[in-house]
Amino acid sequence: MSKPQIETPQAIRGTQDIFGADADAFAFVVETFERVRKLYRFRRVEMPVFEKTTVFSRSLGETTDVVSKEMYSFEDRGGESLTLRPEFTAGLARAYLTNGWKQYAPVKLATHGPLFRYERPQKGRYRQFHQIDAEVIGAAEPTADVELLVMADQLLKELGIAEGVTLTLNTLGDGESREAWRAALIEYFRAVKGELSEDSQERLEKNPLRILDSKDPRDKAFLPNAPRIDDYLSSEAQDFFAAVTGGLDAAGVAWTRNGALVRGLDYYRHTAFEFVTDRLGAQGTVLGGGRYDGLMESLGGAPTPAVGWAAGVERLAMLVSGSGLIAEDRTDVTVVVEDDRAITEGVAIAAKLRRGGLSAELVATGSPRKRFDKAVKTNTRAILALGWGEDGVTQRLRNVDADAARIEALIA
RNA sequence: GCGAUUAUAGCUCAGUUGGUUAGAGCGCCGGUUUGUGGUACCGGAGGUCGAGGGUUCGAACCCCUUUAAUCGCCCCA
Repeated sequence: MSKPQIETPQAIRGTQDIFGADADAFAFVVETFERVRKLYRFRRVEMPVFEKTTVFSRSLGETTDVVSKEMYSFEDRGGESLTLRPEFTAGLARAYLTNGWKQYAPVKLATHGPLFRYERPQKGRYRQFHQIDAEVIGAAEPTADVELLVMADQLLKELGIAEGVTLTLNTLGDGESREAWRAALIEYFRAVKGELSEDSQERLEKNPLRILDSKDPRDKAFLPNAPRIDDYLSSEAQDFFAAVTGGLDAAGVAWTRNGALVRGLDYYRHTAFEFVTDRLGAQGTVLGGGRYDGLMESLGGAPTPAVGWAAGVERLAMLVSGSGLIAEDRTDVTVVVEDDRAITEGVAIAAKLRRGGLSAELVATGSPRKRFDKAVKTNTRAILALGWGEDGVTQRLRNVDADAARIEALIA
């Protein structure tokens, strides 16, 4: 027997086929997000999965590795460069501008779905992954930051994964504060450049803030004495951050300050935050975001304050597994056809049960003698065994862990 | 882009310094036993040992290449 010489196509690297318990956990995360987001009156948005490349490249800054190497870009038939969305924020900002959503400002938006980044897969990182996302566009007040953070905190608690997860918080200040701090950091690290890691020597030119969260021990030695943002904050920026932390305290949300928490992109201002866990190896950030008051201008819009966060569904799902909150997926009634003469009756009864609102599974294949045992091994509340006697089909309801009367009524 | 580890049945894994026809458990299919039920036993199907090349009388095992996965680095919007 020669097999057909057809090669089965491989799945694309970094994509996943989510099934079984993983799919249940995934759905639980999304459903919980949808429920919580409604409590905070965030409005659901559906967004395109791809945009013109400029939507992302302009917002990210043309030069970064992120744009050149880590986006899924391609040309369409008209020669236009398109990109599979690597994040939600830029697309939402584009939609805000092109649809005139300013009329709803401040507008609270929530969405979720697949995102794409051309990265090397590792634990909790995929090329197609999924995020839940919440943004407040057109709100300059720190109360918006607080509302988002309180919502995130409630979400994690309702997912049952708040244990071991901490909210780390920082401020990048306003534009001037941020620039002054950045300049001070460059000056500080440049003085010791030769002693830094190779990576950080390069970061010094490209992304000096990132030296602060370097994992290299050579760099870590210089971190405790590095300039701190607090010394460069304008009084307005200080007030803003104080209002955010005060709001969190008022709402009973625990947080810790992390002065090394930074954002690589220039449009970030003020609040930056991450909920981190030590349970996911190198990918410890479970939910992250910040205020991006500078973004709209990079897309040609009027200055528009905005703040938001996003969280990876896969990472949340990994933590959720084992939290015991995912509803057990049991069949209400398993209909076992123990004699093939009863197959028609089995089909009819399964239909009645399902129309009556009970989930039903029909077991009518394989050795008739072994069908009952097969049904017993499944996760089911009741087994209805159909046999064949002198008067035709016989019914036996067994292993009932459900409302027997309701089942009897439905199949009568 | 870089590094480490890994790849044997549908799943989880054994497989001796390189030596006959590559195994187990679970699952699947069939049969027997039991008969108001979750039992036990018997049998069967299912593998170009990730792919390609090389060394050797002989390769799942050694070497090279390649693909993929896992974990980490870079990056992290």
